Amino acid sequence: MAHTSHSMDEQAAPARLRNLPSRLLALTAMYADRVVSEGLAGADAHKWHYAVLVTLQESGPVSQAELSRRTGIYRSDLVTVINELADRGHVERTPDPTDRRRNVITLTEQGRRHLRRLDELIAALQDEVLQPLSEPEREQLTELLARLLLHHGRSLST
Amino acid sequence: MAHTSHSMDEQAAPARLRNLPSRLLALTAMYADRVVSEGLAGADAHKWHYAVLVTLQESGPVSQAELSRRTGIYRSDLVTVINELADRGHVERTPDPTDRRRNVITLTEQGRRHLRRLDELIAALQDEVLQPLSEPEREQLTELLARLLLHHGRSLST
DNA sequence: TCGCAATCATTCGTCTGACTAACGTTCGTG
DNA sequence: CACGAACGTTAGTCAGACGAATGATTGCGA
Repeated sequence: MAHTSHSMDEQAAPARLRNLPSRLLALTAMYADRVVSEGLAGADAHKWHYAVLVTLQESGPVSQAELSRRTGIYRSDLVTVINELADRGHVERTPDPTDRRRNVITLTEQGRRHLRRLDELIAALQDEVLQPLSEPEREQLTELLARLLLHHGRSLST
Repeated sequence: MAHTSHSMDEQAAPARLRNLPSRLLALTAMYADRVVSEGLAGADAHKWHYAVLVTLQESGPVSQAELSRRTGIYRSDLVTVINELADRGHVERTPDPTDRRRNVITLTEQGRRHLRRLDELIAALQDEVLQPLSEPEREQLTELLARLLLHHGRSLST
């Protein structure tokens, strides 16, 4: 039987390619993203939704521009995300009385409940992705990745 | 002055997001990809080009379908890549006499020279991406990523 | 040996995600 | 009070991953 899906036989890739860090990053990221996206789709959610809900829970009500900065979602794309979350009743978009340019985005009670479910789901999905690694290895991996990102941020603000 | 480019202030992201492995993977992969792509662009090259050239060097002349399997590039996209490489004289596309469905792709001498330059470039770019990590940390990272990928491959062939 | 399924190269098209440009509105500040 | 900056929104570009269909060819089973 032929395999139903994507992804080459990794064994077939030449060693020079197989150990190339940038390539490994790209492939694992793609894999992880698929797992997470498919998992979230089952709960009628999207990673962007999760990012916004989490940020709202930790920061309290904020403007869309602020959400954009904190989540990394472009403010143009954020419009759609907020629309979807508002349609589902997870979030409320109200004009800011103190600054009529802004909208204040507020997490609703229902959104809070939804987030609780997503938290569990996300945890399970991360677990699925990291399954072959031990706990210390997982921490090591996230720490290394975080260091790379930190360096990245520094390199463009100087 | 406002910062010229992309990428949010990582510091602003909530901790729950900042430490999410799938998110770290996505962001670092995006970063690494940008570094590599921009670096290769300066040499009139593309990561796909590199993948194909390396594979040809290690496997000798093969068909496009075989190249597709080994590099992970889709057969349909590979057509363009081979066209570009052939235009630059790095590769030759000849019909396979033993199987008239196939093309045999051969690395030319010029392609070999080009690849030598790309090898150095790629090494430098990997170095730039991994700069904040020590040598053992780099090995650790690639090993962990490779393990994740391996597990991924297994999970869909069973 | 005939016929059917599989394989190959290729073309075209879809879908998603990152990203930019521009606009009207509102605010802060010189 | 004028001008530049920030805000939300719309529309669009561009690249990459991926699928479908086609015509040519091959191998294999009946």
